[in-house]
Amino acid sequence: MIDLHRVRADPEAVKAALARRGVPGAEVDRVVELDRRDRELKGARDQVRARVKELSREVGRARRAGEEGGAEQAMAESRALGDNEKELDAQIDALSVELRDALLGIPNTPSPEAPDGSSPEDNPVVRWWAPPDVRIGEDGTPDYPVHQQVPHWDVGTELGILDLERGAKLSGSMFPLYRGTGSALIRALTSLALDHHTPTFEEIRPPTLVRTDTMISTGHLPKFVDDAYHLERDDLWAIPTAEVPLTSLARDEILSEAELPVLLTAATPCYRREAGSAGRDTRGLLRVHEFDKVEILAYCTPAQAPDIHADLLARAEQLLQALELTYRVVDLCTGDLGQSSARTFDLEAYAPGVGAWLEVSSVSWFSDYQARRANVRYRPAAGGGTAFVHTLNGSALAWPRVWAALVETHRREDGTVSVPAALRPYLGGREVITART
RNA sequence: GGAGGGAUGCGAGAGCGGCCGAAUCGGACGGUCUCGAAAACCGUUGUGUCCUUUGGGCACCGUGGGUUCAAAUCCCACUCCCUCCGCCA
Repeated sequence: MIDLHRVRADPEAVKAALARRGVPGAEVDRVVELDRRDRELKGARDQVRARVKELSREVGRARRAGEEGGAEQAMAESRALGDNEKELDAQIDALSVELRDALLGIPNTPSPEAPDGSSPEDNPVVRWWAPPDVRIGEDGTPDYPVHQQVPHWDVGTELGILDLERGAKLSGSMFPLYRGTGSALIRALTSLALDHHTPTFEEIRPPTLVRTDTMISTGHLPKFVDDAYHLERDDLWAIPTAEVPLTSLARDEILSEAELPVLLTAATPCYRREAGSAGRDTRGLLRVHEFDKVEILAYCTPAQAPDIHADLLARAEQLLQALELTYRVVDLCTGDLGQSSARTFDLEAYAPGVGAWLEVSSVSWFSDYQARRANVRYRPAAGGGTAFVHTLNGSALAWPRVWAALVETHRREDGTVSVPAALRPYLGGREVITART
């Protein structure tokens, strides 16, 4: 949620910042106007309440003094004010809802460094990385030999480590079932990532079914209702990302500056209905309803945020490098930025089998936008009242697409898949994945 | 699933419907004393919001409603926590 004081103080600056992401200035004007009326009404209501309280105290005083007449008079006057107050309250309630909705509809202002643009095509690639033996061509496409240009659904089926048909039988399409070493691979990737992040980041195993409140405080509801799985009987939601429980961890709390930054990591399953993206890039593991992901997240001061953003990005990159995957870093332009984000870098791993760059991580800085909504504050050491923390998070990493890129990239001419050295300790020393393993 | 108890400030914990944004103790911070420390003593110590801001108003005692001139206090509903029984990975 955007800072109302900031909108009030300098609406033109907010409009200019939001114009970069295509938000019409009229929405800001509407908030300014609603806020003006809201304050006006509340001022009037507070004056009435002050008078009622004054009269009530007078009733008590008069009673104690035995002045029944005075008490009766004060009570009568106060009663008369009651209707007035109720009327004002009703107006304020309606207006507050309108104001809050208008405010929630306004996205975060982009960081000045975020590149301008209106669609994903405008996202600049800030860098490429490839293992030493991989060449990236003139057009930005990595050059892989033919035996690596086999899609992971074929590699997986040949080796018996991926069984999409059985997954679909159990739960429908886009619910993958891994088997044998394919299954162990997910577990190995999770262990590799958690070992990389801990103990710098505290490992959390949060609940993956959460209350409506929790989903609302991170902004996943009501906007993305259709994308979330809901268990009606218990009114619980399956988390679409560990960002939801981790961001809510400090909800309504006031942290001391000394304990910042708070660095957290969690490996959880994630559930997404993917309504609206049906049929698009859904082959194999490209888009699935249930997947495992390791998330890294931070609460910090505004001053700490830039370094932490860089660190989160570096951590995701280090994992891709350890897995010897070719990837590129994309700086999301203002038009492609998520609603809450001020700056986001996407990491895209190259999958030679499907011949595409797959988004495997998204590392975002939310400034105080999320913290305001979730009400996570800190007490600055310098004093002067509480302030909202900055939140940042990133996937490091989401496994299905990594799994896909991995088995395609490391496929050998004989159809088996070699295991990157970094992963071997987590697979019992195994160096190669062969059929029936 | 059944029965009972509870929710108040940083913590513990009091609070006949009015003088309660809240006693008391503890913690933390500042000061006095001291060579220094401890002890003792004194003081400060919630959040948010609005205004015509050396000041003033309003809201918040788990959440939401209600009663009343007036609610932490009374009534209703809900949530969470604890204890016991049942069931159970």
